[in-house]
Amino acid sequence: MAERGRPRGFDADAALDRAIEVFWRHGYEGASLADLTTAMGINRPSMYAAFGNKEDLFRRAVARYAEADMAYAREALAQPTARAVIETFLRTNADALTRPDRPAGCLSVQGGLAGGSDNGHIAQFLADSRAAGEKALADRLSQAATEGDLPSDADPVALARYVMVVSEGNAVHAAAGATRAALQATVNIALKAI
Amino acid sequence: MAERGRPRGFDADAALDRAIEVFWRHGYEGASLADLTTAMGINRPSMYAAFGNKEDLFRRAVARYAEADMAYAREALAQPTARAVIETFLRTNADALTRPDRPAGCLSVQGGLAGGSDNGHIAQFLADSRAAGEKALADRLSQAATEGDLPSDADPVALARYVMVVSEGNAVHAAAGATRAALQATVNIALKAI
DNA sequence: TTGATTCAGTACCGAGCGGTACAGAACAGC
DNA sequence: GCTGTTCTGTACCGCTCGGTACTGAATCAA
Repeated sequence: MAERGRPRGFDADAALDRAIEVFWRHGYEGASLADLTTAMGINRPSMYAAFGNKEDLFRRAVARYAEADMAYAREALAQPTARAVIETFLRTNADALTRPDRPAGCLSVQGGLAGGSDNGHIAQFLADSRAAGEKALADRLSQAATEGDLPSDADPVALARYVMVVSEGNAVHAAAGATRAALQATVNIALKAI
Repeated sequence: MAERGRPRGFDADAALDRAIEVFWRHGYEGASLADLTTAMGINRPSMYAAFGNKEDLFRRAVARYAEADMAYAREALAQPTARAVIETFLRTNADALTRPDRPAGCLSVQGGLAGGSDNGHIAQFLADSRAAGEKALADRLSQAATEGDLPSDADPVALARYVMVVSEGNAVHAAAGATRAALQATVNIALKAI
């Protein structure tokens, strides 16, 4: 497959990484195309040719974010015991929420919570994305339950929801400027409920 | 003080209540003046004469929200024991987040988390508002500690932060459509850490 | 070299944004 | 009556929004 025509003058993945940061910092509606294209180092028509439109760009950004910036979550799920899964997830999550080389908080939360009139499906999309993570955790904890790795009275679905609630609450705190130590101290307390 | 001039044709407090719901559902930047004034039943100049501008209206809305819709928090602080304070707060909070006659979630979280370029001070204002609530809870728990009502190794500041993290995480879940029962089940688990 | 194809860049579109000028309507005191 | 004052309503302001037409430039195959 030979490439024809003028070659693209920018790296699409690198541009997407810049877009992630803008969406992360400003949210979906708070990120204007001027913000985005300036950060991406390209102009508007190039962005439209490469990604479709603003919403498509956002979905691509969230997908790449989930794959790259949330790799720690998949590693946590691979831990041998339910306790290790939860603790690893919450600890690495707290670190990810306060990475000094990244915006504070979580794109999936900051991207957009409210949404009623027009872009309600953006909030829905992010909620579905978070729910998928919660379900993966619930499935992992269900497996632990069948393996006898969890107290018999434990509810894997409720437990997964609790872990995600702590994670999302920490994301809200991180977005407000909480320190890594503060988030880890919260994790210390949260783990006592497991 | 006699009133001169044409009397106002609407109830400012009632209009503010309508504005609260719009901000609650759409967030600060997602709520347009057209949305707001339509819901308030007034036109633009009336709103500007009564409240100043959009940001002033939002601050007034948040203040009224804190006073009316979050009265349960002050009642929780008045409980006799630290345990009762925390449990009452989390339970009434979970109910408030899922009131059928109100938007799901919490205005203070939904109003705006991200904010970088222009309206960053809106996110900051809301973060300060939440921090004030967290400090009030920490003060109450400090008092409990001096009264011997809390384990000697407990950190009131960290504990207050944990409670607020659970509350805010539940707010994120509520905004995504979680049921009241789900939130209360999360509270059940969260309380085991106390 | 030529023609086809694809990207880059400028300049622009209609629509909606927050905010306001201005004219008229409704009240008070005189 | 009239006058001063305050509210209502229409119509408008400049600006930014997301999105696009169009001209050139850069690369391919032939």
